[in-house]
Amino acid sequence: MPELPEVQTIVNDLNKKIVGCRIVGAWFDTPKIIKKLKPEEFKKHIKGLEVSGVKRRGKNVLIYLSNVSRIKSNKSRIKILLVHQKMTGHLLVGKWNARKRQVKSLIKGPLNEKVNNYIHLILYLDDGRQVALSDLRKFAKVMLGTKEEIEASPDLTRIGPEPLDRKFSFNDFAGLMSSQKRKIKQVLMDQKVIAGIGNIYSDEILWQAKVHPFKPANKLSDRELKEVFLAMKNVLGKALRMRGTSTSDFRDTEGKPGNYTRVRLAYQREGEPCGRCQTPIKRVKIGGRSAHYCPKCQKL
DNA sequence: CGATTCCCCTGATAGC
DNA sequence: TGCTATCAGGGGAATC
Repeated sequence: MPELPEVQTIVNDLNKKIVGCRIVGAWFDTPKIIKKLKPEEFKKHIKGLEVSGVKRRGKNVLIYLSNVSRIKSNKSRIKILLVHQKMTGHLLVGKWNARKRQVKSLIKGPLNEKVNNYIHLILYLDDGRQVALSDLRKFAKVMLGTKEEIEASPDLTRIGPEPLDRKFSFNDFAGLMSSQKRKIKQVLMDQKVIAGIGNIYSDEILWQAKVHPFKPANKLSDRELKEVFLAMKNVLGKALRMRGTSTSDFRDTEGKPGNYTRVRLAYQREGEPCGRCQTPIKRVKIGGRSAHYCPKCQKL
């Protein structure tokens, strides 16, 4: 499931690969993925737009598009295509043959993995390449609108600060935690509190900080808060440098998995020895999600 | 306000 | 072998 490091990896790749490209058409087979606009309108509106840059906010990919046509308009010339990959979404850059609607068996070479066999949306670029959204569970969503519309949408306005933003200080973090009675694991995963952290990195951060996932956020000691804050910066930074985690089926725009998978110390390591004390990692349910932690190192 | 449950979707896995 | 039940999980909605 793509979280901050995975989404940022996608964004970095897209910035290297598709900036300056013009979208000449679109294809889709799952209309429900397209929000706000009717799918046919989406097709019409996105055609002819040129990619000017790609950014990330929380777990959202923001593809900035500009209208390069000479037709003048009072409306904003800058549009944004917001993509949320949810759990199994992938943004891939390559070439497929969707006209034959045989997208489930056309991927060859380095993309020859089943994870790429569920393409539901394709943006055709003017150089022959395509940006494809594959998504096994069809939970992903894309939303096209003007820069103003998208920036004002709840997807971007109702989420908390960026954990890797240097302006996001320890005092900011401690302030947010002090007003939260919920379990620290749930608070870290709550996009409205902090943006971009999900199940993988909340487990990794709390393991690193030696804090029990069930501890109420406002009950953390000052020392624990500092540990969590530091771990948050360190874990996310390292995972980003390693191009993300692929315990599930995350893939970059080439279809390649991330490298953090092999250095993770808590997430989906149930029964395996803790990296500090060798105690088997435990797995427990919390709010419908699973938490992994060391019962010896991470005390309540 | 917070906690819980359901829903969306489909491959993997366990049980029979 | 093959069928069926269960589960995972981001996020939003509904309910308690």
